[in-house]
Amino acid sequence: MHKFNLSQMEKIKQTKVKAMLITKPIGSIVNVKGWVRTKRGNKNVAFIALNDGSVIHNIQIVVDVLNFDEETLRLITTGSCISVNGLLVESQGQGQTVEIQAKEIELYGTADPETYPLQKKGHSLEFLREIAHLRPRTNTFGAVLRIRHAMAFAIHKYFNDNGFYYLHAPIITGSDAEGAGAMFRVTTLDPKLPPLKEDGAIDYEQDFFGKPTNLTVSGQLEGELGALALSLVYTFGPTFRAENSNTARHLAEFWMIEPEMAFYDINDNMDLAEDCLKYFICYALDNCYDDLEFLNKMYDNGLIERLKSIIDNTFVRLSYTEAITILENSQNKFEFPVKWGIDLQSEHERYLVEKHFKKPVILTGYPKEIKAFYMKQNEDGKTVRAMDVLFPQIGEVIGGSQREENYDKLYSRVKELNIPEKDLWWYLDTRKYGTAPHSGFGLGFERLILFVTGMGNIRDVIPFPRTPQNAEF
RNA sequence: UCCUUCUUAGCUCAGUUGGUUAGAGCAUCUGACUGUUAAUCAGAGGGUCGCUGGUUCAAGUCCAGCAGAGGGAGCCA
Repeated sequence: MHKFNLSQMEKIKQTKVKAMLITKPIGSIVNVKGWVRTKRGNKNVAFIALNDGSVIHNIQIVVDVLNFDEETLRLITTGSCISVNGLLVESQGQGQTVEIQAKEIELYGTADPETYPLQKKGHSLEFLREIAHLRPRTNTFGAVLRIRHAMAFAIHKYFNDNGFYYLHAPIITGSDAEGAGAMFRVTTLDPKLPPLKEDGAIDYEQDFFGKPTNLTVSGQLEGELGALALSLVYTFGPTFRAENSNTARHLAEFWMIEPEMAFYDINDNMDLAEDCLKYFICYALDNCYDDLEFLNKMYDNGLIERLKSIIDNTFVRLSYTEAITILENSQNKFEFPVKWGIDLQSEHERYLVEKHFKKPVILTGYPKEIKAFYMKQNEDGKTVRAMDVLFPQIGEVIGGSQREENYDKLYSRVKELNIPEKDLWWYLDTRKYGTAPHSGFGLGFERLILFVTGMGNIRDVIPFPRTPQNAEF
């Protein structure tokens, strides 16, 4: 009856725990494989909580100790990996509906309890960041990673279902003109002995691409090229910013979704932003409820309520000028004084979203001086058709605009801001040949995940975060 | 990068005005228990108090520098 020789263990098709837990206990022999969360019991019976990551719940393995080799059972500890053949039965205990009466157990890998860092007990998120190679095995990170996957899938589904084409913008870029922040240099030159020109400067003509190149800070400009051919496109890929930012909302490597739409004005752009955000949150509630319930219970009692309120409420749409008036008339003491023309600080954005309106806000019509060169200029000569979508807790989740499609107006901004024209000739060409009104925005994927999971730190919603002074794992 | 708080056992933390042998809970190990739910009960082991230097008869405790982490801010998504 009891066997431990690998070759003797009967081959039975594996069932994922997720499916197992909703299978009727008709007394069939099943196989599950996974990692041990806890083992408890006495001389006669042992209970193993087994998890394979397919779902947040564990399946309970009941082991009749007398039928198994003592040494093998001793090695089944928290963190070890096993395969179990057994009988799926109705559970005699409370807390689960089905359980598996073990017939055969194969031990794939032990985990020395003296050194295995994950305990049955909860750990701080800071500690788990130091063992990011093992934290996917925790309930919290299992939940976050499953939700992250579901959100990535929902994004592709939403855009595909709405007639968008997925455009792959390049990761390596030769233009430094996006203006979205400091960049990471990409080079194959020897850092100790780079080839030099006669004047002592580094000779990038000898570099791999024949010119200085960097990792992308945005796929937007290429996205516009796609939109002015396919009408509706979106990019979804990694993005890199070499800023020395050390906050709970910033990563050096993050993922961004950038839809770009021909024939959309700023209002169409806002409609799309609001609709897609609601769709994503709705998708999470419909498909990740177990994981959300866990996070709601363990980290953030208001999470599910807050997600539902996003779906139920119309986002407030407000001009920058109106926002300034509200802030000026508020009794709130701000650290940074409010005046038309300033860039809004996070205390201002939080006041609008969390105190004044208590729902998401889309701000438009910013002063052109504080926004990027490519944004469409309004008739007033002072403002541009920018839009920022502000969410409670996390602030700016989307930044976008209608784009300036008029060649002369765009060109004059390029000149005014001393942007190197030679790097942008191809971008300017789109306004020369068959230009069209168009719009787009950037949605920070991790910021969306922050909001959907209720996690407080962006380092906890990406498997292996890259931040200043940290590229471990 | 700036402001601020922190760093003591594997983890989470306590440690008084500087004072003699640095504690707790959990985890681990050993034992008990015939169905447990982060099992329970009893016992045991486990420490270069982040690093370097200084003040002092005496430093986990005070001072300086460095490193790392948390929170806030800026930059942004």
